[in-house]
Amino acid sequence: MSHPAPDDPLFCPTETALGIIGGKWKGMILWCICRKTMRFNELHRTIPNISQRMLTKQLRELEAHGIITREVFAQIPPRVEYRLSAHGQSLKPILDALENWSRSYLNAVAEADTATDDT
Amino acid sequence: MSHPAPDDPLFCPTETALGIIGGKWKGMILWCICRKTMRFNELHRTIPNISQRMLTKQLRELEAHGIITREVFAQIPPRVEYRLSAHGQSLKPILDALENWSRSYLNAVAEADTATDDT
DNA sequence: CGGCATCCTACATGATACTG
DNA sequence: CAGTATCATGTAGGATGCCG
Repeated sequence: MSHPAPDDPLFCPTETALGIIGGKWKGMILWCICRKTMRFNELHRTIPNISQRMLTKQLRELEAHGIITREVFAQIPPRVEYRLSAHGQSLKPILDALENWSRSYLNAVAEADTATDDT
Repeated sequence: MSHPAPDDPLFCPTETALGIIGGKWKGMILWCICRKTMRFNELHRTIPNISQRMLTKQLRELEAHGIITREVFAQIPPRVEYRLSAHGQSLKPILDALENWSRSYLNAVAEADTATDDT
């Protein structure tokens, strides 16, 4: 296996989590999926600027980390649904916290901008 | 200004936070700084594989986002101290949550590895 | 000590075309 | 519909050298 060693004095657990949820599109994908089960094209439409390639890649990474599950329905046309796994559910509080923090951060920045806006 | 528009229907606040703390070394840097004020070389020594260039760059980004403060002492030899800003302090609960989540995640993975270890 | 400027490479990402 | 394969490219990041 190739997981970090928790007994390493320099081991930083924060890195582990950020490595899993910190990909370029992961925040957006999780933000979608943690609200409702979604199909591939549904995600593709909801996240306009993502390429099929990147969407696939990031979904596979999240799946490999056990954060989301991928359910394939053997039918024509094909249907694949993505949802948060049990372990992924444990991320929800963190995702919510990130969202709340961002909002207050953006508010603070907006106020700072207004304060220095000397037009 | 160039901040995201919170009124955009596709605006995802999670991205904002991850964009700020999600850099390659940011987790590690914040993990260090949120514990104690640190000097540049102290960080450089604590995070062995980071280059000076990257450390500087990431510190400047965190500073630009108002997460950390940079205090320069005009003396020979120079002395520069980095610490969490007031706004950065509000990140601590999130950093702690990320850390706790990582630990339980790694535990779960370790157990899964043991369970499938058929040697 | 705490940087910055330059150069260079590797990987992440994007665009496009094709498929079961 | 939900991908894969291939090619092109931008940028993040590393190595090195110089400076106040």
